[in-house]
Amino acid sequence: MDTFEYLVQELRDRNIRLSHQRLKILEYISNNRIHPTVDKIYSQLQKEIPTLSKTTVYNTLNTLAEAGLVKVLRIEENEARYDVDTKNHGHFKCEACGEVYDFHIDMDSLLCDGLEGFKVEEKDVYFKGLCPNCR
Amino acid sequence: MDTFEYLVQELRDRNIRLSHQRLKILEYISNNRIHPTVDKIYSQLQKEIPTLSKTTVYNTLNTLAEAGLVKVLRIEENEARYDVDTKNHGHFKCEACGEVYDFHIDMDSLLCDGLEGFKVEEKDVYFKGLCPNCR
DNA sequence: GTTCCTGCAAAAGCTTTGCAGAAGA
DNA sequence: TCTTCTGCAAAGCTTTTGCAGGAAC
Repeated sequence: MDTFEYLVQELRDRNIRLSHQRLKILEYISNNRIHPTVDKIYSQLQKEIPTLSKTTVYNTLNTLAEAGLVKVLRIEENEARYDVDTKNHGHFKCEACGEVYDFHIDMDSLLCDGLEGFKVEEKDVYFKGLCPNCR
Repeated sequence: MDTFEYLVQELRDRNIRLSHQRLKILEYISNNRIHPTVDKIYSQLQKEIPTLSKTTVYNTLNTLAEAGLVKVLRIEENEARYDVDTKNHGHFKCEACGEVYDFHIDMDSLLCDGLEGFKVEEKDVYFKGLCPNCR
């Protein structure tokens, strides 16, 4: 089962309605794993759905994030990016071209000190620098 | 030499003028290591400097960040926080009380895969969950 | 037939910009 | 004196909210 079908099933299970807009947004983020911004998703899908509004994109992504089906990335200073891959992994942002890359990370290997008594529920790792193309 | 004096010397070295407002902001963030927001810094210092404007707080923090003397934290969804400690360490945000805690971290222990050919210049680690008081 | 969703317009909140007067060196 | 900084007002951006019409079930 691919990601899109999995997400659709998850929506069904949670009684979240499968509107045309939601399905298209789900399809887009499943097939375009480029950590798109709201604006990117909106401008791409508007070609197919001319009546689409940015509000709906925001609403949908908030719904998906609350349901735990997408993860919100805050690697940009100003705008959010969205990731369908909710497994733990790192994000690298190239400061030259602005591209955001995934990389594998072993969270358990990370040695921390000073979190005794804390309940850690989420771990985000953001690296910045230059990607191979921009070096 | 304490942090405040060190920062003042750094400004002198870089020919950044030591205005009354800048010195007070430096003093505040040196003595209050609570990762304050612009609003926090502004409202606290306004008691001492009634004419202070938020624009100046923004200008100053941007200047300090460009000079590498403070680090901008983006652990909040909506607003930036500022940290005088520019050494590598992790930040934990309690999702109940909103407090941001520092913790020690050994970046070299972190096992990554897929960053061959990348030049990593900055590493940010953000954890979220519940702090001991809120559990 | 209900309930929930969409999309427009407006508002909210953080941050930046333009600029005249003030302060630092 | 010359340059830079301050602070007000206004603008710029992303994101949220209110609400009437429309779609999902």
